[in-house]
Amino acid sequence: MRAAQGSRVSRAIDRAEATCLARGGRLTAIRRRVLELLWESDEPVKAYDLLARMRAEGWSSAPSLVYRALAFLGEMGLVHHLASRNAYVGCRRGGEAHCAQFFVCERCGTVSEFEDAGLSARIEAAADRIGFVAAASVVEIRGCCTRCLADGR
Amino acid sequence: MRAAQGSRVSRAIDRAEATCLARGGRLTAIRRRVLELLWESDEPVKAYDLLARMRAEGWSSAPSLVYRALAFLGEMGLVHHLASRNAYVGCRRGGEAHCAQFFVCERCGTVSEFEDAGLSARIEAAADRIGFVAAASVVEIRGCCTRCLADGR
DNA sequence: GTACATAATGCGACACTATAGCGTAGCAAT
DNA sequence: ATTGCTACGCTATAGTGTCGCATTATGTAC
Repeated sequence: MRAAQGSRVSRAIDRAEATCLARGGRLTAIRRRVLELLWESDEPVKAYDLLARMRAEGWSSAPSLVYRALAFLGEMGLVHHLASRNAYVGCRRGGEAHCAQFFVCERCGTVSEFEDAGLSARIEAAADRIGFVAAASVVEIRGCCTRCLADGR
Repeated sequence: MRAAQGSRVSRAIDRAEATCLARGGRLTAIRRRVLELLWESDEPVKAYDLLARMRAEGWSSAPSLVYRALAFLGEMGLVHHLASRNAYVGCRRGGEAHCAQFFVCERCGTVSEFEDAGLSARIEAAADRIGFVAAASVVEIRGCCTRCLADGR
């Protein structure tokens, strides 16, 4: 799986580039690399970890390097911001507007993404009812995961 | 409404105290005051704003003063943490476990709480399905509120 | 190709948010 | 008295995110 990851990510990057162009944005080298790093990770990545990796690869070392890239990618719908952990996730579905949902274990920190169309629909409906326009909403459900429960942790 | 607030909050404090006792916690003076400040505010309050008010009232000025109180109140189910804004909200329903839901306008910052029992149920169901135990989950739906849309902001 | 406008980046300083660590005080049970 | 526990005071520091301004790249119109 690890071996196939390179080409999978690279195909995804092509789609991401198209998404950006369609929305009037440019997937520059920095932004592309940040997106790749997010996609290559199995779990949410923190901004300063991203920054450290970028720095190790020779990019500028200022925080705004990643924060600007993350802001852009967020607008393009390519990354989600997990506010409860101050971490960022590459979106599985490059560009399509959708409602991301995550279970966040407060004991071990594991984050699992899931998708419940009915849940998304209900959130959209609730927003509609009060005239609120939901943009890239991220539902973070905090609690305790199966493994931690089993371990009695 | 403003005039009635004092006694309303005071009755709520009595209930909160009972909730804490029932859960084996103590609603000390600091914790009580922090909770009151949250309840007295019409909108989410940031930790350092709370700290400033506490300091003005003569309490210790260390950040941990409020962070500890907030952590405790969170465990008791008396406050919610709005991670997307780094702000805290006094829970309308003192102590009852429930799933809080908020619309957060990214333009003007306004936060409106709402309650959709069906949404809560669906989240619980999704959690059950994967054996995840949701604890005091907070759903934050980011987007744009009616007023900002009307103003074209 | 040149000039211009715009977008993106480099960089430094700073503001804001949160936690760690350690010591002390009070209270209750042994 | 000793121990264990919880809450608190206090300092330092870690971690997270933003702003402003100069500079460089990129696209567009002439």
